[in-house]
Amino acid sequence: MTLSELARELNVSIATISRALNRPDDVAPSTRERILAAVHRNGKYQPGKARWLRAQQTRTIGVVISDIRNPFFAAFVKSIEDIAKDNGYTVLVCNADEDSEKEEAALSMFLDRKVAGLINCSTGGNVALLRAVRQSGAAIIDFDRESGLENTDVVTADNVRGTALAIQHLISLGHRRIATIAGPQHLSNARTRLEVYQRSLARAGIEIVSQYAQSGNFQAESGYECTRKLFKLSKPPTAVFVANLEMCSGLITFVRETGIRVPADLSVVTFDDAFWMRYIDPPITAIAQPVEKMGQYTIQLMLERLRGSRGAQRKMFAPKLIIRQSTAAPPGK
Amino acid sequence: MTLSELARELNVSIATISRALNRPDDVAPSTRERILAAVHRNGKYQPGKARWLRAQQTRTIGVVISDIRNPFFAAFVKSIEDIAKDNGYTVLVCNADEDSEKEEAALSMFLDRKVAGLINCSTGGNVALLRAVRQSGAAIIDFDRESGLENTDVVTADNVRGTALAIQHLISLGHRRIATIAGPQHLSNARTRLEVYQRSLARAGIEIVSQYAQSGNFQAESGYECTRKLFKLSKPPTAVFVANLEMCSGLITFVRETGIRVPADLSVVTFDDAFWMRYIDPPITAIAQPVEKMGQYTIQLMLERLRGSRGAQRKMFAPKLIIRQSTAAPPGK
DNA sequence: CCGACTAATGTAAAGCTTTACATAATATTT
DNA sequence: AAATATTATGTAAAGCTTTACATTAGTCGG
Repeated sequence: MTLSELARELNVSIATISRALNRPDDVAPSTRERILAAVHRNGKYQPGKARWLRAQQTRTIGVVISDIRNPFFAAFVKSIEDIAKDNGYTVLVCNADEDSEKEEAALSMFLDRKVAGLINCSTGGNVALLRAVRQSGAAIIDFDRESGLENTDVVTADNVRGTALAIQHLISLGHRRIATIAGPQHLSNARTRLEVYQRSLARAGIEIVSQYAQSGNFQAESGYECTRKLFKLSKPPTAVFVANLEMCSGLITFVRETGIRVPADLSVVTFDDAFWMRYIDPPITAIAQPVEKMGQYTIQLMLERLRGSRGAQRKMFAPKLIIRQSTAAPPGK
Repeated sequence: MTLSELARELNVSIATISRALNRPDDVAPSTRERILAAVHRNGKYQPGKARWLRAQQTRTIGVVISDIRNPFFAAFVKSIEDIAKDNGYTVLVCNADEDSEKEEAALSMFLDRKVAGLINCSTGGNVALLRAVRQSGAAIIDFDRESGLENTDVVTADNVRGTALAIQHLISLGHRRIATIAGPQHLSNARTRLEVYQRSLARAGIEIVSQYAQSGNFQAESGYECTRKLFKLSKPPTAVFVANLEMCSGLITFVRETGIRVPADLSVVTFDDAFWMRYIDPPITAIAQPVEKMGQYTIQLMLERLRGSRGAQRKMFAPKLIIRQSTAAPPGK
């Protein structure tokens, strides 16, 4: 039912109805009641598509996440939502699946549909499109990775510190043959994690073996594959640093299938913590990011930007090393 | 940049540009190239909000899921997406968090933004709104739960069979004090699971103890709470059937904290399987739903509906009982 | 009781695309 | 070569709301 039909029925102008719905104070209480009552009665009037044509604000925040199956992003979305809702915003999620093409589709969609704000876990490309989104008036925040868009807020974990903690932990246990299952190198966070892995080894005077650095795509299957490759080497590593949760799942599947003992044969430390890591056998040593805090911070920042505050800032959250039983001294020590 | 600006620049009519973008065959190859080139050059023209005003198709499928942190829904979305993308559709996700109010916001949003199709994991209310969405021309499919909307396709697991399998498994192990951590009773699937639990016990001649049926809200915390309540009883159960994954996580946290031994003190079987259930200690006996298949079926059905096929159907997928080590004979047997 | 102000409502423009229909140009048929 | 069909483009309407501005009615101070 359109405004004009409703208007005819109630004998008021379209404008009055629109006002009664959008700026209730601008219309006399009596008419307002009459209109609102009718709106409810008639199977609820729903503002149609033309709304966004004129409306300045859309009260919608788009979120592009990179992997909906990764609990890290799920928790992130969840923590954003409650605060957004309390402030009258709806959160719309698109899953890019670490795929730049899908990200492009998601961004176009958000641009089309004119979101007020965009929180983006970038795959790395699509800068031009992001620029267009910004041009359309949306506030943009990079989360977890940097998109490369100039002059943007970015909220991430402190990847340098997190990775350093993990590697140092392995070194201090006596490991020297330390591998990594790295993420795709077009992602800023994956790059940092790999660089710091290399730097930490170098600093400790450990020779860097190129085959010890396998690159996956942040999804489970690739974690499985990379682990397999590591154990095909003539001198397999005694410890491995996995760059994210999903790839760690893949690693777990592999070691369980093949009977590799953790930590007796292989020590494992991974970026990202999950509920179940504490409970599996053995419990996994992990670098935990404070997801909830990060989510809350991000949405608060977004709300500020939507209120008009300016200036780009870069915020990093300190991750924590949670030592569990998947890491121990290497065999023969 | 709007079409009219572009039109002036290229010396063609707005209509021609619109056609070049939307129905490339309707425009001469030479002009088409010229237009497309310009469109690219100029920081890429992005169709604006007015597009949806006239366009018949939006090529967008909205999905309202009930809990983004539940891997079941995450996997569902994932399996939908690939096929949707191959068919030129974008998937937009809203998280209702088992909260009818949030669901309402999500549905209004999708109505506003005019999605072509809606896949809904209903919280139970909002039928009027769903009707409005349908009226707007969208195809609607209920997934996992029934919304109550008349004449709708619904895709679910066979909850009757799944629950019966679980309870029979416990009974056949010799359990008689069987509890359940049920879901919120306004959800159709939670209702079915509870009913079948009761019916199965009755059929086996087991007395139904009302305190053995605790209702949670399908989220982790409530699983924790319900377990706590069960163990406060003077005669705690020897087995429990948990109605979904997240509540099972809560249960696990509780039994680990308190040192309750599974399955020695308590046998556990849960609806929904997850990657990690196989690997935790002890591995959890679970009712696995064929999520991927369900997702693929749902999106295929949606695509058919969008192509114009009519008639509502109800499809159920058979779940499987995966017996692991969390279930055993009760103590003293 | 008049003028000035306020409050409530109406009028109409703006917003930007898609597409039915009209027109012009070109190709094809007889 | 004329008549007809086809192709390419243009014109303009339709789509439905929001909101600036105009209008009307009502209030209040002097």
